[in-house]
Amino acid sequence: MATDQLLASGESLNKRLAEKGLRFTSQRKHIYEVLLSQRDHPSAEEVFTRAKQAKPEISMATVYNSLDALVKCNVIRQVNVDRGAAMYCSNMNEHAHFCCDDCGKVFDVNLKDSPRVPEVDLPVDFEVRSIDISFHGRCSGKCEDCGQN
Amino acid sequence: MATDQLLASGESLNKRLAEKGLRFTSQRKHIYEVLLSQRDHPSAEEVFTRAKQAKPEISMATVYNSLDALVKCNVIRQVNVDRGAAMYCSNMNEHAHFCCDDCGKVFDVNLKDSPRVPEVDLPVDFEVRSIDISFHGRCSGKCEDCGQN
DNA sequence: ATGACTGCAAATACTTTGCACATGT
DNA sequence: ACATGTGCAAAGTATTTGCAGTCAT
Repeated sequence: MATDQLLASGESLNKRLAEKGLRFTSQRKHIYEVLLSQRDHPSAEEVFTRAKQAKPEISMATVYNSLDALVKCNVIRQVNVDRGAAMYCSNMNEHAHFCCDDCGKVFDVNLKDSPRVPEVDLPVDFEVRSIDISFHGRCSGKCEDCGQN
Repeated sequence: MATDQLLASGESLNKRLAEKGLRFTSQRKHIYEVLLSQRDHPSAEEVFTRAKQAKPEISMATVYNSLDALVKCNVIRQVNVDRGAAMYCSNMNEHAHFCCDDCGKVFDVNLKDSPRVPEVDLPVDFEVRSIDISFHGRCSGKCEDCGQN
């Protein structure tokens, strides 16, 4: 990842954390960079593994804490597609997820324009903060693990 | 729950399981009835607790196995809103979920007509089997745990 | 008859917590 | 200065697995 991009996102991150009363620490910055540098959908464990490469002292508790902080200040999203580990996504553009039930991979998918996000009947006093849309199915053809072509 | 409803759903369940090559067992029937009889969003643990009331011998492994079987044959849905336990939903009408981040409760919410389910750009060879839509936010006012009115 | 399912107990996976020390504001 | 965050280790949840026996087909 380019340095200017790193710095830019670092500065922005600082502000975003501050807005929620959260502190800007080297661990949070590092974990954010780890997520930006490989834009897939790693579990906390996987983030831990990647983060340790540059920061071997980092602990799992800090990974969870940092992920929660990043989710809270809206720079990453938590993705829950199944039982088992939550995944984290640094793509903050409006998008949905497609989870292949055969190989377990999660793909970002773009919503077609028109009414992109579905409208729902909610009691007036419910406050919506975020919407998660996930598809389940098979990705076969795109994915070597799903075999058959 | 009325007996005829039980019997009807039992028969239908048998067929649904068979279609997927799964067997109709008293445990699966019982767990399905447990889910139908209280239409909230229990975790596997909670299903276990409820199932034991009438079938004290039932085991946790069977609960998980049965829930998976019921999900596979499309008579219930698995709901993943967070880290922590998955929840199970016996409402198979098209609907979304609203999860209150403050009290943790999950509500069924109806999609407004028009294009109810969002369209996405998927590779042609992806096969969609199901769509999960969940909202996060606060339910305050509807919920004693969320206080303040 | 046979493979799928069950119950049990043990193992694993995932996440949270308590505490002493360090660091951001 | 002081609250918030970190690292470590231990505890707590959630889920899966192996195996011997049982049941549905």
